[in-house]
Amino acid sequence: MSYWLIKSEPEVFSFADLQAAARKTTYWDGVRNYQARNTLRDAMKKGDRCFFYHSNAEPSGIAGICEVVREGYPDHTAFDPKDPHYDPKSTPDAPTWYMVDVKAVRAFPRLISLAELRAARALQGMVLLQKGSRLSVLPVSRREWETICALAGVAG
DNA sequence: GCCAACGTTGGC
DNA sequence: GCCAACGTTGGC
Repeated sequence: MSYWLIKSEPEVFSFADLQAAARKTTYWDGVRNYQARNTLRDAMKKGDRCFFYHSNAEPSGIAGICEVVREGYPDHTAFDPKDPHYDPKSTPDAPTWYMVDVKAVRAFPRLISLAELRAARALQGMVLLQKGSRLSVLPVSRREWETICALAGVAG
């Protein structure tokens, strides 16, 4: 099993929104970055676990855990001219952008803030914390996963 | 709201 | 293929 971190602005879609969704599941649409696309299309597998990160929030941080329940498939919002993430270069025959489905597993008892992540010695190498890192879908090592679950007081 | 950092676009 | 201009992300 692999571990990931996915970002969302909570004012747009929060972890609570995922928990409230039908079957606690949603499709993770709107990623328009090639590196993140490759992760969604090729690397994320059913059963993989993801931290759900609130970006542009007060405070930003990890709100909970979700699980990949459907592997990469074309992001249909790219085909819709009325969608804010519309991309005319992507077509159903030759899709540019991909998404996965994720399901909420559990909320953290408290949000683990970005400041708390930065303060943890074991997390210095996290992709999330590297200067200039803006990826919205990024890998988390097993050690980082377990460190953060311990901070949150939940089982890994 | 500011702005640093980054990715993409397009002229040449 | 270079690189300036532009748009976006996201912390602060």
